[in-house]
Amino acid sequence: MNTPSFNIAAVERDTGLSKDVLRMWERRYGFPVPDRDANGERCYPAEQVERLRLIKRLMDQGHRPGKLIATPAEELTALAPRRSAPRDSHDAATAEDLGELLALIKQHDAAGYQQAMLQRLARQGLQRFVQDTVAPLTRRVGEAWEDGSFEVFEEHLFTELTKRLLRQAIAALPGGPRRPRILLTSVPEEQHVLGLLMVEALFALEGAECIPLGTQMPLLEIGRAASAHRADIVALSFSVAFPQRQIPGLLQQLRLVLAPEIALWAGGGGVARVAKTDGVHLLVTLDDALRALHDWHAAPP
Amino acid sequence: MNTPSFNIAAVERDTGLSKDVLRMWERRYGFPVPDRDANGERCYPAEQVERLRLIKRLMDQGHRPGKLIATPAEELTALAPRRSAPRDSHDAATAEDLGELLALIKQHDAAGYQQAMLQRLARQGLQRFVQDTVAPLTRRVGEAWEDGSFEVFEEHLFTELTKRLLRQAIAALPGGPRRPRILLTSVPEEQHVLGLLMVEALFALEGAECIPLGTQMPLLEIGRAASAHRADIVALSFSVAFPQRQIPGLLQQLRLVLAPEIALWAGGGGVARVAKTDGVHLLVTLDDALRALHDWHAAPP
DNA sequence: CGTCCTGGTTGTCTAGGACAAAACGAACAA
DNA sequence: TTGTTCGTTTTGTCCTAGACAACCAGGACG
Repeated sequence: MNTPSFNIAAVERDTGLSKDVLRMWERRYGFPVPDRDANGERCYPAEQVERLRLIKRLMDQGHRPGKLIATPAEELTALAPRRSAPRDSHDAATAEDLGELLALIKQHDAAGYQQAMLQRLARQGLQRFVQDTVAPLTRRVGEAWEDGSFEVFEEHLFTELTKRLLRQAIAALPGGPRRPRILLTSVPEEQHVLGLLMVEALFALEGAECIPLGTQMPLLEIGRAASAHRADIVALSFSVAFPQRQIPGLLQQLRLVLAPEIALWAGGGGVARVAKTDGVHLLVTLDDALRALHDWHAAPP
Repeated sequence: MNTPSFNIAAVERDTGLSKDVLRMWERRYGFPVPDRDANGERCYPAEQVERLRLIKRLMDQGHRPGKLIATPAEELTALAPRRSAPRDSHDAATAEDLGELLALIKQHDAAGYQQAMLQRLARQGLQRFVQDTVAPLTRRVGEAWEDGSFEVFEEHLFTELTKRLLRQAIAALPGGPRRPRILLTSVPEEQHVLGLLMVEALFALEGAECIPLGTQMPLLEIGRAASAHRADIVALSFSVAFPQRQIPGLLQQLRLVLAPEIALWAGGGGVARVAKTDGVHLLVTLDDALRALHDWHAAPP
């Protein structure tokens, strides 16, 4: 395999670093320094792309680009993330269980993983399965990805298989008209769907009517969809990976677009550090979400 | 609701037009002309965003931006797409059936749609269900979206519900080790998953081992995943909406990244007009895909 | 120990110029 | 009539380089 070279658009695709950022780093830090083709356009060799991917991963963990770029390659790969230890024996016990599930993914044993998960689902019931298995497992996979022990494609495989399990479980729940009507979706650029599926499962168990619209709805469309579906609540999910800086603005804008009688709930790891906003409920954990739904049932508007 | 205004990043998110394009149109055609905030940055009023969305929709149908922008608003909304009529009586008959399904989505009747689809699945069996119901229905929804009779959120609802049905059906198929091992995914920026699910269903029925990795895998990751899973074939899906110009380059690059003994199949509406590329099988229709799999079974490498 | 400030860091925006690839349309040939 | 070739126009993406606001870290201070 000849070492292929990537133009700036390809690097943006593969690393998630915008063209603007790539050019700015080159100007400021002197890395990356791509070759130029006959037309004067940037051609990034594969090893620079590789280094950029590594840097991006470390940035998502909280490191700062200036330092990372100044760090020699060997040190970079050694930069292990500080991982919080399990807090109590219960966590430790489940951590071991989860480790087995992670190992199955790591071995690319799709069938084995599915079977193990189905067993857990049968044993725990859907609510505990979501809260005690899927949620911590997702967190563990995120951590594993961050510290490099999971490849991107392994994370994708996990996500895909887990999505299927949750959807199957949700499909098995009884239907019929129920309250409140909750529209579940995410904003453009936010494509993580596991969080949405987890709350959907919990909400559906609690008697809510969930309208799953998938991910990445333009804000104006969310407004229209909420009216068309006569939703009582619009629930958005933000993953930890979502650029935090954008969230308050998005929520405010959506609040303006949305009819005032429709509640706006925002959840997921991404909102943990977001300041309270008027007219928006922030639900950091699944427990918060359940509590909010109970409150709604106790006192519907 | 005060008319909110959008910065250029928000408009890019909501319309799918890149910042570069938005600025270029302003320079060249004098539209859109956003206000400026205190900092000199563009603030697009909602009605301009609305018009841009309309223009984008018409562009995706093949119209050219220069003409569209010069056209007054009333004419724009009247621009109905030329739709090809059903070709024969069989098509006409199923067209009527499909119309009922579309109507259910249009009424936002998720439960009704799911039930109707499950009935069809039971009656037709999975293969015919995919080929005679899901595939044409997907095309019809795409057309409806293009000519404006479907909102974005209605298309999302359709996609979400149909995804669930297909995944359920696939999950019900027997497991076990099978050949060939086919890795199913799509390149970054390509997030349409229905095509992948359709071929997954067909391939699984034919005894292939499908490894679904979801959408949007970076090219380098696809290469690694293929090795890790010892895949015989990597199958990519390109929707009609995917920028055609990028496809040949992507396929060539992926071909370089991929070990030569691994076959590369590219399918979906997006490859219909793509020129043949060395080392890549182009599968425009689901029939093409099935035929390719039969050929593989007849003469495995 | 917490809080405020301050300066360095970082991403995103702005402007206009350049160019290649695609689409169009006209002229021509079969 | 249909198909092909060849300019011309259209259109998107890339380029440079400058500006600035938001964010973060770390020190000074209460």
